[in-house]
Amino acid sequence: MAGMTIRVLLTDDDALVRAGLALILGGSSQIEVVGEAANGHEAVERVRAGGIDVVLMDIRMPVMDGIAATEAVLALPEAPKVIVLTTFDADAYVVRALAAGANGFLLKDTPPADIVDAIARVVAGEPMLSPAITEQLIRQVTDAVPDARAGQAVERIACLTDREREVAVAVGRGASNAEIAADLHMSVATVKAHISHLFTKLDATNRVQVAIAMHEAGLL
Amino acid sequence: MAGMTIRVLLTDDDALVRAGLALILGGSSQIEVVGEAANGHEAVERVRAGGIDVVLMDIRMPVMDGIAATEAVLALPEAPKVIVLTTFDADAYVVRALAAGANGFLLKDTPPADIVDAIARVVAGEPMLSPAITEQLIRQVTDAVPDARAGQAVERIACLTDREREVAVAVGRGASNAEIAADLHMSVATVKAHISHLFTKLDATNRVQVAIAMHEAGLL
DNA sequence: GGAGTCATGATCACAGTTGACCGTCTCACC
DNA sequence: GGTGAGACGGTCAACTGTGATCATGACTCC
Repeated sequence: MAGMTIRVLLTDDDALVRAGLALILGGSSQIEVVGEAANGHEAVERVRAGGIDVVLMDIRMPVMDGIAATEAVLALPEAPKVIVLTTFDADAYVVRALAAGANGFLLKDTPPADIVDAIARVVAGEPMLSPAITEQLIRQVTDAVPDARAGQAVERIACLTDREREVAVAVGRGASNAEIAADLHMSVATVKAHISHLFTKLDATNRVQVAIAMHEAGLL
Repeated sequence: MAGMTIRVLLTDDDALVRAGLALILGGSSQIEVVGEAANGHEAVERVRAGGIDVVLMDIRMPVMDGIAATEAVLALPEAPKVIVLTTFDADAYVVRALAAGANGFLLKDTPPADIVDAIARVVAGEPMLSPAITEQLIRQVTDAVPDARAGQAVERIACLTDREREVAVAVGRGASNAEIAADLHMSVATVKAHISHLFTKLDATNRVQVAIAMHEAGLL
């Protein structure tokens, strides 16, 4: 995949918007617009045909809206990445789009260079949100109540060594010692030693309590 | 403000980290490191003295941690922007830092170029998060509303017998078989049998996974 | 009397304990 | 500036005890 061109599908009911995007993306040598769709249904069909890496998806469209189309597209085999690109930054849209699995959410006033950058980052597996969207998410998260317990759990986890923390995360996932050893390329004996240290540091008597501590701290 | 150099204060209890950051930021012509602080208290004093546009803030520090320092710094007149820069991406830290008003939250493994970019964007009034942090926020927001995983977990837990559920809850608390036997007035052998049933019913291979399922279902 | 729940002991696998070794870093101290 | 003690992180093997599986029996309730 490295160095290959990124094949993009434009989905928007407005032909002018599609043309504008095609123009913007045409300026990048790594990106190639290989298709256009005027609604969600067309987009799903085009993705099913294969050869799409990223879908730029409008939300408000006739026939099938962008949220439903995002879900449908991501359910396909060899699902591409989806970036929702819209003028509407309503809270409900953002949450629903992200819940549908969208890898990015950009507003249409995003500078051309940033759109190109976003496509590259999303292909690399990073999420990409417009600053205004990020602000929204932050507001939503911070409005929720702060958790005192979580704070304490984090305090204790902060004093773990790197290796111990890696093991702790694996324990929190429910992995066995053998699985952890394989994942982290160490012997089962070493895993056990780390876990013993975790018990004293996290004030636990068995691995379940370690797992609970990790969950409370949100390291998962 | 446009075109002027951005005056940065580095705050970290580790002198090596400060030196590394100074080196990274020294490569940018728009950025000038005008001060360093080894803890939150020093940082607040330095900001109070004036002439700081952006504070890079570690979280874990002696005397005054980064969260408290962020709040204090932002409460000052002519408050600078604050970017929290840490190795710990625990949910609780992120939420608390953002609730304290941090304008950015970066992990220390962020590429140098991105750190420089983040500083510029934050000065421009945009929030800036590491991709991993953005993912966390997205997860938190999308989990909060409908949570499909929890739904599935509840489905499976619904088909447990009363006794099995009692045992499962105890396992979720991190209790040993002996403790469960004592609590529920049954023999250790019986506890083990119930737990074996839990494994098949909850599709788990060990007790930690049972504990996770109970947590996801919210039975704790 | 068959379906379902609860209970049990014997057997085997795995989790957890202990003590040890090696490399790295720090800090005197000469 | 070399060197040696001490602390720490990471690794490991062998021992012990708890956890997990299996086969089985007693009880209740249509």
